[in-house]
Amino acid sequence: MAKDKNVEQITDMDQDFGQWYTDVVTKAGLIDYSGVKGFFIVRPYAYALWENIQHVLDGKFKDLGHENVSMPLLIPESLLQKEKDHVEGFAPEVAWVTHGGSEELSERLCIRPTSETLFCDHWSNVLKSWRDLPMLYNQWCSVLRWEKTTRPFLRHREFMWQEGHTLHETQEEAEQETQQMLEVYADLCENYLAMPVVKGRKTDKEKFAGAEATYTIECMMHDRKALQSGTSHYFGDGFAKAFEIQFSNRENTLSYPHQTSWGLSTRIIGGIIMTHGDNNGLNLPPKIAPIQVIVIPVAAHKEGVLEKAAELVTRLKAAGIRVKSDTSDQSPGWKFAEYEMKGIPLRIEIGPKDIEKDQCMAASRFSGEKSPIALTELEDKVQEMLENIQAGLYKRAKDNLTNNTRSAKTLEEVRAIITEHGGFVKTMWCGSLACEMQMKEIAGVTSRCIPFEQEQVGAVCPICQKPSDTMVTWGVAY
RNA sequence: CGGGGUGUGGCGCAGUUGGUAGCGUGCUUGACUGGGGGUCAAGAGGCCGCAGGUUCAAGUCCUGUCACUCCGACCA
Repeated sequence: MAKDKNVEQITDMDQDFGQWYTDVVTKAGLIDYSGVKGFFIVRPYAYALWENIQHVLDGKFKDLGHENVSMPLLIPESLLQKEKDHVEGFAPEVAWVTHGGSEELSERLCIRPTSETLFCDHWSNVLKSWRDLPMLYNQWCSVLRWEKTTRPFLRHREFMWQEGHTLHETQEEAEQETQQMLEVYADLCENYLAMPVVKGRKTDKEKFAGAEATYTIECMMHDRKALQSGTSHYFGDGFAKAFEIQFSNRENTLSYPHQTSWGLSTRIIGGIIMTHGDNNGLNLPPKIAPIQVIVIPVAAHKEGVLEKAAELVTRLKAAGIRVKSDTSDQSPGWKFAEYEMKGIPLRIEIGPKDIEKDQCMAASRFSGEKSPIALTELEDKVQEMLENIQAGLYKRAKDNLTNNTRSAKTLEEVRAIITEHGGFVKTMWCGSLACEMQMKEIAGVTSRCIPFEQEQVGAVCPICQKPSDTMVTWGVAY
C-alpha cells in the first residue's frame, strides 16, 4: 500500500468512496463528461486500456473458433418483439428512432440494447443444415440502454462491449459453450486484470431476459460491493422457436438449434479502478497497463541524463515492455505524483547520481518501495518486478474477497454482517423468489450468484426455514 | 420516477444590506530550479446555466425553466 497520500486532488476513499471514484476517473484522464447524460468520452488512456482488454479477449475468442461480425445499429420494433421475455426485459430502457430526416418512419426503430434479435433474424435466413453448425459469432460494438442513473464506466447509456452469439446442434454443446466462455472471462479477470472472481449461476430473478440460464463472474470491489463483471447465457431453443430458426438435422428432419450469448463491457474498467485503486489514484495491473514503465529523468539539464533515459527506453522497448519517458520540464515530484495517479506499475528514475553508479532507481506503484537496479540487469529486473506487482495486486484483491466473505444461518445474521462489514454473505436458499425478495428487503442484499463451488453452510433456508441444499452468495451490487 | 444539493474564467470556489466580478489552481512566455506536486516575473482568459420580471441599477431579489450531481427505485 502507498503510505501517505501524495495526490491532493483526490478525495480519500474512506471518506467518500463515490467521490473518490469520480475523482480518479476524471483526474487520471480516463473520462470526460459529454453534453448528454450517460454518454461519456472515453479518453485515450482509458481507450488504450480497453484495447488491451480487447486484444486479450479477441485472441481467446478466435483461438476457440469464433469469428467477428458486425450487425446493424437499429432494430425494427417488430423484430425486437418476437421473444416475449426479451422485450419485457429491455423495452423500458430502449431509445427509439422515429424519423428519417423530417419524414416519420412507418415502423419505429430501436437502437440496439443488445443484438440477440438481430443475430436470430439473420440466422433464420442463413441456417440450412447441421453442417452449418456451430455458428460462433462475436461482435465488438456499442449498445444503448436508457438508464436513469449513470456513472462513468459502471453504467453508461451507451457502452462499448463485445457480445458473442453462438448456435449449436445440441443442448450439451451449447451448454458447454456457455461454460467455456464464462471460463474465458474468469481467466481474463484473474490472470490479466488481477481480479479474483466468484463464478456461478444467476437466480431466475437475476438472469438475462429470455435466457434459460445465466452464468456470471462476480468481483468484490474495494468498498466490498459486488460488480457483475461478465455474463454468459444459455438460451435453449427459445429464441430459435420465436424466430423460426431451423435446420435439417442428421436424420433429415427439421430441428431448432440451441443458442448462447455472452458479453463483457467497458464496465470492467470500473472494476479495475475499484479493485486496485487507492488514495493516490489508479493502480493498473502490468499485464494490461497501457504504459508499464515510466522513465523519469532527474536533473535533466545535466549532461548525459536525457541520453541515458532514452537509452533505457530503447532497451526496455526492445525487451517487449510498454515504456514511456517524460522529458517535460515539470518537476520530478510532480511527475512522480502524476504517474502514480495514472497507475503506472513501475517508475524508473535516472539522474546524475545513478549514472555515476551505473544504476537507476525503480519505484513500485503497488508497494511504494524504491530500490536501485544495476543497469546491466535492467531488463530482467524490470520484468521480474512487473511480475511481482501483478501477483501482489492479485493476492491483495483475493485477500479482500476472502476476508470479506462470510456465511450466515439466519436472516438477522445476514443483516448484521452487511451492516457491520459489507462484503459477501453465503447462506442456504430454498429457491423461491419470495425468499429472495425478503432477503433484499430485510438485509438489503441481492443474490449475486449460486456459486459453482457449493458448501453446506446450514441445513435450511434462513428465510422460510425449509430444508435447502443450495448455497447462494449475497451482496450489495453496483 | 421520488428526495436532497449545485450551476460565477479550463477546474475548485468567494462574492455581505442590490452599486457594474474576485481568489486559488491550471494555461501562455521567460529566467532560475530539479531525487516526492519548486521560485520569481509578465500575460491571456467571463452573456455569473437559460428565459422572463421587480429596480435608476441584478451574480445578488421574485417567477419559471434547463442541466448536472448525490441518495433511493430500475438496471450490466
